[in-house]
Amino acid sequence: MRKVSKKEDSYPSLRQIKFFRKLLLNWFSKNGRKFPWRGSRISNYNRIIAEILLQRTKAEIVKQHYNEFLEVYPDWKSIANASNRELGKVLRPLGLWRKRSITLKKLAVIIDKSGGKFPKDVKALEFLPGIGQYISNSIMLFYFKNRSPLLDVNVARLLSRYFGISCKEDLRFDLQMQCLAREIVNCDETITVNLAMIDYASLICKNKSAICSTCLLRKNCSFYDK
DNA sequence: GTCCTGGAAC
DNA sequence: GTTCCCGGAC
Repeated sequence: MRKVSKKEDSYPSLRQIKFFRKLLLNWFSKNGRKFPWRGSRISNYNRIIAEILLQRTKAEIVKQHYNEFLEVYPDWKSIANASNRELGKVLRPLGLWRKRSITLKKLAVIIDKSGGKFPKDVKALEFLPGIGQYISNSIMLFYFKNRSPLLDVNVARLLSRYFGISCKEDLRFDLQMQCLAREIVNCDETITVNLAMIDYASLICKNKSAICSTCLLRKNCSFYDK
């Protein structure tokens, strides 16, 4: 394995992107992870709660406490009526519970007043408490059915390694990486491609101990030492 | 010690 | 732009 060189940055062609997408979709159909917040029948409330719980938190950990959270807080109103202390109690095992209980309650009050509706453009979404670039894209993807990318640190690592493109420390300012992610998910299976990248980065293209030996993508991967 | 489907205060 | 939040897994 070698480090990604900044000098070799070159934007991938559409053909390369299609190939990458196809292999990932094929892999995902057999190896994708199952989580209670995935699937087309999940309510928007349940889905957005999952996104908030997943901030900087391992999906496997969220899975252990997700249903309990939904039992205690089944809708926006129940969160809006809860005290920060009560919320923190349920959020504690997930970490980041002080901030999350404060911002989640602020958000719940706003969304409850709006009748459960979210604003339909990215900038307005990012203005909401606890909603930044990632979750606003997630809402645009799942709630409004846009072709939006879910670009987290793991997906960025996968793209950076495979396409040999360096990425910035803070993805919020990395327009090149955002643009690439957006192009990759710009197809008829936007949601599945997004989930496939997240799972592949988590299970195969790990930060440390990447499993290059069994990686389907290694033939064309700039990170793989042939 | 580092890392995780980020966001906001500083 | 940088730092902190947070617990649990590794």
